[in-house]
Amino acid sequence: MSELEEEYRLDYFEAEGFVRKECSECGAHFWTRDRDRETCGEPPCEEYDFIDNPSLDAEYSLEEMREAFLSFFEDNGHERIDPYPVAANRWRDDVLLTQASVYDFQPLVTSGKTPPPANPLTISQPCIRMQDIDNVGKTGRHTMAFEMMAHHAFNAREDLEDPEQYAYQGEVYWKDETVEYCDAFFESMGANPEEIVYIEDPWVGGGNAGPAIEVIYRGVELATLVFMSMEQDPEGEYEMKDGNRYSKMDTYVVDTGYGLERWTWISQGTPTVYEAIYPEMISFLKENAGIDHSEEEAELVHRASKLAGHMDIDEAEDMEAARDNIADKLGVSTAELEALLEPLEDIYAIADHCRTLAYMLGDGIVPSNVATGYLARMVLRRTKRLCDNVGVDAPLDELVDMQADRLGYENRDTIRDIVRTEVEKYRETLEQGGRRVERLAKRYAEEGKPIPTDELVELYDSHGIQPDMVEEIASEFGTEVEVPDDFYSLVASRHDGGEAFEEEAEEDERLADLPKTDRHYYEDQYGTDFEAVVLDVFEREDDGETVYDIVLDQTMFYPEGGGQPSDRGVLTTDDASAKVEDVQIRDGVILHRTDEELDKGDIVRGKIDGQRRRRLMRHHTATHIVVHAAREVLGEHVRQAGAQKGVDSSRIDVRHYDRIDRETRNEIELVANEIVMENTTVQQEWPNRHEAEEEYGFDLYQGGIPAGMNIRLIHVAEDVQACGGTHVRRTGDVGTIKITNTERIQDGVERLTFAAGDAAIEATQRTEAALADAAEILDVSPDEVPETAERFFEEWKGRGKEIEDLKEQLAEARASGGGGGEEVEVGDTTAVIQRIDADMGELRATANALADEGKIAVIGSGADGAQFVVAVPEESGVNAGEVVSELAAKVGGGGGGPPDFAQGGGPDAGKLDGALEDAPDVLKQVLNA
RNA sequence: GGGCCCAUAGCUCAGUGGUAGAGUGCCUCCUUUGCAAGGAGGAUGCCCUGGGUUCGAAUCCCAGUGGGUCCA
Repeated sequence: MSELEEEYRLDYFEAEGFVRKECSECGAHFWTRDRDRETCGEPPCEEYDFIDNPSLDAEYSLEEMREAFLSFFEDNGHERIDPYPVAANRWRDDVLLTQASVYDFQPLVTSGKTPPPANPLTISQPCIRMQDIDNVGKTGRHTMAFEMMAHHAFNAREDLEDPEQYAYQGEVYWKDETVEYCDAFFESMGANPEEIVYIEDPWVGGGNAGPAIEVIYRGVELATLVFMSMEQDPEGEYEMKDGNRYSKMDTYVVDTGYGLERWTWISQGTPTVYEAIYPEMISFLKENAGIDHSEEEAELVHRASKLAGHMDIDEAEDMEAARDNIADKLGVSTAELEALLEPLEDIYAIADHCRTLAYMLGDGIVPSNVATGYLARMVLRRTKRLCDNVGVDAPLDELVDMQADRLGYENRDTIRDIVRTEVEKYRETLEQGGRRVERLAKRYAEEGKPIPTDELVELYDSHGIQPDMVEEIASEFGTEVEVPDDFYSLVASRHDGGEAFEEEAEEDERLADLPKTDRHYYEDQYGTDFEAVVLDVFEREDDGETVYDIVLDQTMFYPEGGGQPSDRGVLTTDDASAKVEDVQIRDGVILHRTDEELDKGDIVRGKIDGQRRRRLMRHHTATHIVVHAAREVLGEHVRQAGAQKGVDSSRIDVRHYDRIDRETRNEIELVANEIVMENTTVQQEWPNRHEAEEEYGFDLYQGGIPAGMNIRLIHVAEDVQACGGTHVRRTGDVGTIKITNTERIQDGVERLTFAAGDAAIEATQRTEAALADAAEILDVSPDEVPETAERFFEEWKGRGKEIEDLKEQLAEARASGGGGGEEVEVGDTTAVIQRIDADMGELRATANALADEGKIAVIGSGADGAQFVVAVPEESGVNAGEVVSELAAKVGGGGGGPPDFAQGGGPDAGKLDGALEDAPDVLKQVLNA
């Protein structure tokens, strides 16, 4: 079926006496030494054959297995590489988490733009796959966190015209050697070569493809050997299983994956993988949750796990169906079996999730509402729910710490702190949500209606309350809840919206032919003057203005990049002068946007605005200092989440799990200024990227990952960052740093706004001026402003109350006869019609006082337009609301209110008296109506 | 990065354009007293900030601030 069939005819298979067969069950093609083998060996075609049957030469722990693998490949010419972070978004922007070892080398290494850290290499890479989250604990073999052990080789075709265009050359090894290594590793671990099955299974993913082989042993897939060698190409000669066409690439990569957990598992033959990989944690959790099985029960559980392992269970839903089947075979009821198994499943999941959290938090992910932080939060909350559900009462931070300890993380205190903070947040959310649900449940219980679906969706989407929690609480109130099957798709449909996509800026063909501009702003970061030749000029429209993009052979102008704005300045020739208003870099070509045209071939003198540049440099160096200070004060997990430098102030966003209060801000400011005062030199260097990563780790890349063999490093005090910006010579040149504000951009991301150098002084002067102005108004010294302001505010509130009281008294006095309003009889009741030019409050008080005396009150005011208040005593037969609408209409407005008290008005104050004169008639008319 | 929700008494929250409320806590008194409690009265509010709409905004609209939450 596959056009790749030829790709699998390996000399190695031939030499070793393998035969190619077709599986009698699924039709897949596979290679084996066993001529009698009928099936491919993988479930469902065959069952697990290693449970209760340890299948290697010894039982290995997770750590021992990892070491066995790495040292085997080390002994076979591979260099051992330290694992990368699980937060893959630290070096690539297309994924959030590391899901395979090859993620470490995409896209820069696999495409040949950057050399690999070693070639060939071996690694055991921690990975997290959230897709499997529902299966964890239930199927006996799924985990969210795992380590992918691998060996990789990066090859480039040897018949290329220009081999130097790629960062590695020639072939290291390819398919035969890969399979040979795999075979040899199996053998070195004591596996029986006769039982190894290599299934042909072409691989496609992320725009690449290639032949691949699944390696099956005793019913379980233990390795995948991928030969990444093709890329998507509509003209390509191979059509792959995703329906797209692919063609061969110049580079080709050996991408293998050996599941550390599975290897450990088969070496022990335990019923589930969890018992093999973290036995101590499982037994701790069992004890903590008070799970104590009798011998009989334990036996039952063991047999059930074994049966489950034999089945083809890929989804948790299949598990539900399989359970009846298993219960049947064991001769117990499904309910009995579930009562035994479900707590165990929770415990397995807790152990796995804690390991996931240890990886995530250990690698510096901070829980938040965005990106990896959100994933961490989800996992944590889920884990907490599982703990509560199964009755594990050990604090979650302790559980995560058990895994962090095993995995050898050094920032364990921070991890625990983050977990505690996050658990507390979750507790608050639950508490608040619980109250909200109670209110809803009570209301719907009174109406005798079930809680409708849209309320459920709202509760989940806006308040994070799971439907099952709603059900639980509602049942206490006897309220029904119906959770539709498609609940989560209903939630998803609320998030439908127009997909915004950015328009690609048009690329000018001519740009591609131009040489990369020689950049001189690094060799002399203080330089402002230079000479250059105009290579090309692009005329274009920008906001209705004609502007020119001038390309020079060399420049001192810094193009916008790395959060640093571009330089400004002028380019002059003997007879022209052009102002540079913006500078951009595209594919190494620097474009100077000017307001005047220059001619191709002109020799120009460039001069950049030195003052502006120096301010930017101070701010840029200051940015490094502030990030470093923040890390020192807040903890090692602090990372830059974005930055923007400016002339007057700059800002950096850092990841942190808590708010930064004023005290902490001051501390950061102090540490930052200490670095300034130490006045150490700021150094730049261009080391080999892998040597730099080796020495400083991925924390180098605070602002993104540059491509290329060598990267530019900036050392500021103890801080080292990959950075393309311009910097001052010594930290003292920054002058001073003033943090002017901290705010929370998103949950888990704090923004620090600061000013450096003269801008810092200006910022301080501005706040001082504000304080001085306030002090002057209050006529006190600046020191006394807070105290005085508080006193004034209290006094102001007190007076407000006093005025209210007085108005009340005045109103009563007026009502008891002192007011002098016009009195008319309306039916059986006396009406008082009066004009008081006062505010609404006073009018109301007076009207109420009159009504309390049994009189109808019609009070008008011309203080702010024309306003009326009408109050009537009970049983007067007059509707106050109607009276007000009538009167208000006469002054061009409207009004209304309840029958016994109404207010209204209009803009036409001149007609107020006229309206009041008509009031007796209006009253009579309303009474008669 | 996007969506949604929330902000009112110390706390938990009602409040549907027209006189700012309840429960709880607080204060005073009474009753009872071993404690718990019970009764009566009272004080509590820049209704987050700033604009707009309106005769009139806690309420509607816009912006900001602070918090929550879901999704990629």
